[in-house]
Amino acid sequence: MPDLPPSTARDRLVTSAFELFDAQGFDDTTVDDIANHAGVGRTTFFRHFGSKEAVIFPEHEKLLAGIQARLEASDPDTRDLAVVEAARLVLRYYVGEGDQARIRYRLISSVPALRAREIAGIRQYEKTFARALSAWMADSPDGALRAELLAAAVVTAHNHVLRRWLRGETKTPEDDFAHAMTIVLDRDRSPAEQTAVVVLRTDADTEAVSAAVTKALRTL
Amino acid sequence: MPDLPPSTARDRLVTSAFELFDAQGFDDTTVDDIANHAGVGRTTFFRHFGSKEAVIFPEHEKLLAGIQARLEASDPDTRDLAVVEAARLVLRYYVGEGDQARIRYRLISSVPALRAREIAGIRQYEKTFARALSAWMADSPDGALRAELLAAAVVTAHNHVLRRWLRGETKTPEDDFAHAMTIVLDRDRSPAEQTAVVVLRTDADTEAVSAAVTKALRTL
DNA sequence: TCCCTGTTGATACTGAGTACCGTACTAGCA
DNA sequence: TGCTAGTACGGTACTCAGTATCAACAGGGA
Repeated sequence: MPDLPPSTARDRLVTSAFELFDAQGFDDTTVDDIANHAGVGRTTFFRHFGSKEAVIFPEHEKLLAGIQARLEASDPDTRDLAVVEAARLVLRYYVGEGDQARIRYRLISSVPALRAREIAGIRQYEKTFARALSAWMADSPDGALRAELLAAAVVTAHNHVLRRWLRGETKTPEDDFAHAMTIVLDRDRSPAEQTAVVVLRTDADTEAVSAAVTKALRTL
Repeated sequence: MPDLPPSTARDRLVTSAFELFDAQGFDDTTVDDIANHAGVGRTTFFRHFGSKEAVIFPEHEKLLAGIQARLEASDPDTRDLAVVEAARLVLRYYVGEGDQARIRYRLISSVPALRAREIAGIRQYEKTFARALSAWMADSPDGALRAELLAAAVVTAHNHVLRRWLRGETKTPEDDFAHAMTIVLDRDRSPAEQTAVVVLRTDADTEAVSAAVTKALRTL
């Protein structure tokens, strides 16, 4: 009575869950329904997914591991690039999902239990970022706080862009993401790292100006 | 068999829940246990708290309303002060709680269901901040994103300070909070809003300098 | 053939959360 | 005093998520 089996029991459970949740709602679908529709036992469902909510985020663990791996492959010097690419990993996954991501978004928007589950998952992303950043920024003043702030900003910006795309408010999520990340990284740069150039007119040649600049900076 | 009744059934349920959770753990305490210990029926528990987890955050709704009220009493010009004071409301409440806050922290640290509940609550705070900020910043470029970033930063910094206090790592949470907020607000100021002063020597008097500055700024 | 290991299904149980109903107390009014 | 409405409470019965346990079955060596 279910559809043509897409090979594994786990996959059938996921597609069955999305179908039934979408058709008759989350609360009116029991785990038994999902298991029957997938042609497996109830026990099998709970062996693959710890809870009824978890089946909606079947790749969560893999995404988390992907972020972790990307961050671990980096170091303090390239941390900006690392966090941006790690976050982009997640964005690309969901955008690549297409309709499935939109159905999930609809479900999350209307079912508090699923919203809670999503928030918990997002928080795991954030903690993963914060852990890596904190290790890299531990020695700077207020390093732990600044690491958490940057992690929160990256995750917030990512979600902002993703949700705009899910709502159909943009067709260019990757460009929006890049733009959002420049804002996030700009905010992270302290004023001391920002360079302002004041232009005065002078008759001196370039080398003389350059020498004067070097001397002025050295006296700081 | 319970203790001396602290007046209302709701209060008795809260203190009973904290006592039992602390003594025998969250999972090994049933709602029946709590209700019996408080001397009321199980139905009464669920009438006061929607779930077994919610009893740990009995003032959550009030705090949320407090934040909302503080923000609504403000306007775009005083938004920095408003968000800082709204966040400080929450900090003061938990610090004022004392031991109860520490027990809650221990429970949350060891019980995933409670952690999930806490995160969901924090997210509600964040959304409340973001809504107000977004309304105030709607017209500026990327206003919605910047509002969410500021909201996330305020909440993250608040939690950072609160958790340090809960872990006994600081005795001056209010001072730490003030310091953290200066960092958050600094990050929120765009480079264009930051003013650098370059000092050159000149023989001109103050008024002539002032006039020259004004003229220079106008040509931008 | 025996054994090992991994996947599955069936069964039974606990306990959270909901729905419904009856009851006790209080406030207000005639 | 009696009547009524509103509110807080307790009890019962039910659904269903989640857990624990055991048995069946497959393939794969040795």
